[in-house]
Amino acid sequence: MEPRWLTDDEMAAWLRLVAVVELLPGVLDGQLRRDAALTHFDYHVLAMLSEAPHRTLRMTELATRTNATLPRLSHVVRRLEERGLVERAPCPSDGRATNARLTDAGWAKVRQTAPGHLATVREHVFDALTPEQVSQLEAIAGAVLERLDPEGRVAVALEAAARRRG
Amino acid sequence: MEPRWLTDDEMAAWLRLVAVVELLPGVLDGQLRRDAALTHFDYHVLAMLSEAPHRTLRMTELATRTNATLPRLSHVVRRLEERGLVERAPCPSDGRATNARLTDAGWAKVRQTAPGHLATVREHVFDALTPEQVSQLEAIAGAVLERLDPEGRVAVALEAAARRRG
DNA sequence: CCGGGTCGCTTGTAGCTACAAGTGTCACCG
DNA sequence: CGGTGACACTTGTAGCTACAAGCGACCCGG
Repeated sequence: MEPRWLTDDEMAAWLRLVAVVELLPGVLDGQLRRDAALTHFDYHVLAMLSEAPHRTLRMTELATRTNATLPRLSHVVRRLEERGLVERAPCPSDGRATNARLTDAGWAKVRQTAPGHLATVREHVFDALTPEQVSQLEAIAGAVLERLDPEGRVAVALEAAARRRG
Repeated sequence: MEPRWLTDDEMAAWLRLVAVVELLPGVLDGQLRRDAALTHFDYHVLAMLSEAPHRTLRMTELATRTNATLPRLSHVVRRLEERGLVERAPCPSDGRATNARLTDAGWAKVRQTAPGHLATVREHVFDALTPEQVSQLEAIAGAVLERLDPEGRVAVALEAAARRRG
């Protein structure tokens, strides 16, 4: 069976997108590992907790906000807990659930780390784009995201977060 | 030091971009692993070889075309060689270099695998975008790529590939 | 109140990647 | 020529992720 091939425009866009998807995590990881001994995913976990009420979230909710599977999150949170950046406690209202909470040390870590991370994001992404391209990117990434995440778990979490910001 | 924070538009775009970067590799890997027992990176390696003259490339060139480090490529090519999909031979003109060549079995594998992979790419990316968004994506990804890859190795390789297609 | 089914999470293992170090080759310079 | 440095890989190891299995806790029908 012969597939419907990609047009030249699509192929050009695809090769560049693949390159970005391949290289961007390495750049983010590299800066954070050098400056804070954190993975980008570690940082994402700490950042989501830092924005939550009481700096606390259930594992499942934290997993959707970080686009992670539950096993992966469980391992990462265990390592962060061993470093004293996060605490885990059984949820009082549901014996199955676990609440993850950012400790004071974790909060300090986020505050220390954020400037350098933001600078990296600006340098490698937003400084390269016009304001118009930023809104195009939001639309494009949003559209793709709906296909990648059919149940819309991530999308829903993003909407909720946006509403909280007002 | 207080950083220049992201605007709401930038934050919205950033969260969606991060989600795509996090989820897209998993979707691509999943389909290819199920249907062909290949990583997306494996497939990328085979695909680049399949488009090269004599289906042969030097390891270094192959590494830049797949956005990989040389150690990573070396491990992957060794595994592909063990499966009979690729051959390695010392380069006659440069004793240091190694040429990787796609075997007939590897060529067959690519031809078998391409349709399903293309369908996945269409389904999760291009079917979600308008033609206008495709060209916007090319521009955006290209601009970001220049920042991620300062020496322009990838960019140069892409240009060369485009010229070969005419 | 009890049995099956789901949910929420953790644990164990296999596989891939990053980083650091090592090997052999080339190119240049005196 | 001999030496120095750069180049093109390869190999070994530590660390992270995916997948599969397992364990309580909850819920609901009978």
